[in-house]
Amino acid sequence: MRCYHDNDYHIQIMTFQKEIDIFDYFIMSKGLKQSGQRRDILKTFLKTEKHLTADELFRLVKKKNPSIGVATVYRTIKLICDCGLGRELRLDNDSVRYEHFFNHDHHDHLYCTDCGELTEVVDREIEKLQQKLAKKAGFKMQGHRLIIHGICRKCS
Amino acid sequence: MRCYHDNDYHIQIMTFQKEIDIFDYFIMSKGLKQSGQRRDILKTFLKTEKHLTADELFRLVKKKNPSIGVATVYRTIKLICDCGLGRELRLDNDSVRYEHFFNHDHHDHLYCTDCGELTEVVDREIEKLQQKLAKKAGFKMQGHRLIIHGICRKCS
DNA sequence: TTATCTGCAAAGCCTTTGCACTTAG
DNA sequence: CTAAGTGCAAAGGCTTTGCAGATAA
Repeated sequence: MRCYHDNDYHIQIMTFQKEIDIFDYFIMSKGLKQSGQRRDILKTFLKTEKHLTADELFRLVKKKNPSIGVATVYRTIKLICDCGLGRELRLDNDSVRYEHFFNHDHHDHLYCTDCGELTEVVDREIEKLQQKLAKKAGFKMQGHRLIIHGICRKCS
Repeated sequence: MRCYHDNDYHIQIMTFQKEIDIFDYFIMSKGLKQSGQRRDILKTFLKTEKHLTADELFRLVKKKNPSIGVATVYRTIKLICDCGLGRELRLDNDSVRYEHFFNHDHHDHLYCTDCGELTEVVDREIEKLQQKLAKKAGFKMQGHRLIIHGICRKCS
C-alpha cells in the first residue's frame, strides 16, 4: 500500500511503524501482551480511510485472518483508542464508529444529514475560542467534539 | 410547580402551554392522535432539569401514571424531538440522553470526564465561526453539537 | 367508525463476558 | 511456567416491534 505525503510528494510504503511502536509500548507498559491478532486489527484499522464500526472492522480483518473473533476486535479497538491512535465517534441514529489519526491532524466533522457523508474540517480560531470558553468556566480542557449538521454541496 | 424567570424574578406557574401547543399541532399535522400518556410524558420531560435516558423518563412518568409502558416512552420521546422540543445527546460510554429546550436557549456542553457533570455554555463568536466554516465548505448548516471534555472546577 | 395508540412480551441489535484452550514473555 | 489473549457462544443492555384490545377524532 502506498500513499502521498502532503508535504513532500514522496511516495512511500506505509509501514505504520511509528503507530505500531506506540501500540507496542502501550501494551507493554500496562503489563499486557502483544499478539498477531492485535497487530492485524491495528494495521487494518489504520489502513482504512473510513469511519468504521467495530463490526465492519471485524469483517475487514477477517479477510486477512479468517479465524479472528468479533470479541477480539471489540477488545482491541478499545486498546487502540486508549493508547491515543484513534477515537470513538457517536453519530446520531447510528452505532459507534471509530476513526484513526494516521495522517490526520485533529479535526472536526461536517455531517450531511442527507447522504450521511462525513467531511473533516479544522478551524484554528474556533479551537482557540473553545480553549478560552473552557478556561472561563474553570474547566481544564482535555478535548472536544464538534459536529456540524447540514446539507452538503452535492445534496443541495 | 413553580419557577423563577431569570429576567424578571417573577414567580409563575409552569403550564408549558406553548410547548403543549407545539406538540399538539405537530401531532395533528402529521395525522396522528393525541393521548393522555403522550401529554404526561411531555410534561414530565419538560419539568425535569436533567439529561434523562428514556428509561429514567419512563420511571418518572410511572410515578404519575403507573400503568404506562416503556415502549410508549420510547415512541413519544422521538416525537418530542421530531417536533423540536428536545434533542438527543450521545455522550461517550453512556446511552442516549435527552434534553428539552424549555427555558433553555441553544447551548453547547462542557462535560466533566471525572464526575460526569454536564454544564451548558454558549459562545456567540464560536457560533458565528461555525456558520462561516460551514458556508466555506459549501454546507447548508442545520445545526451543530459541541461538547468540550475536561475536568470541572470541583474535580480539579 | 376506523385509524392510531397502548401495554405487554418477544425479538433484535450491538456489545460484553465466562470459559476452556492457546500463547507470549 | 504463568498470566494474559483468543474464539466461541451465551448473556446483557437498550431499543424496537408485533399484537390484540382500547381510544381519539
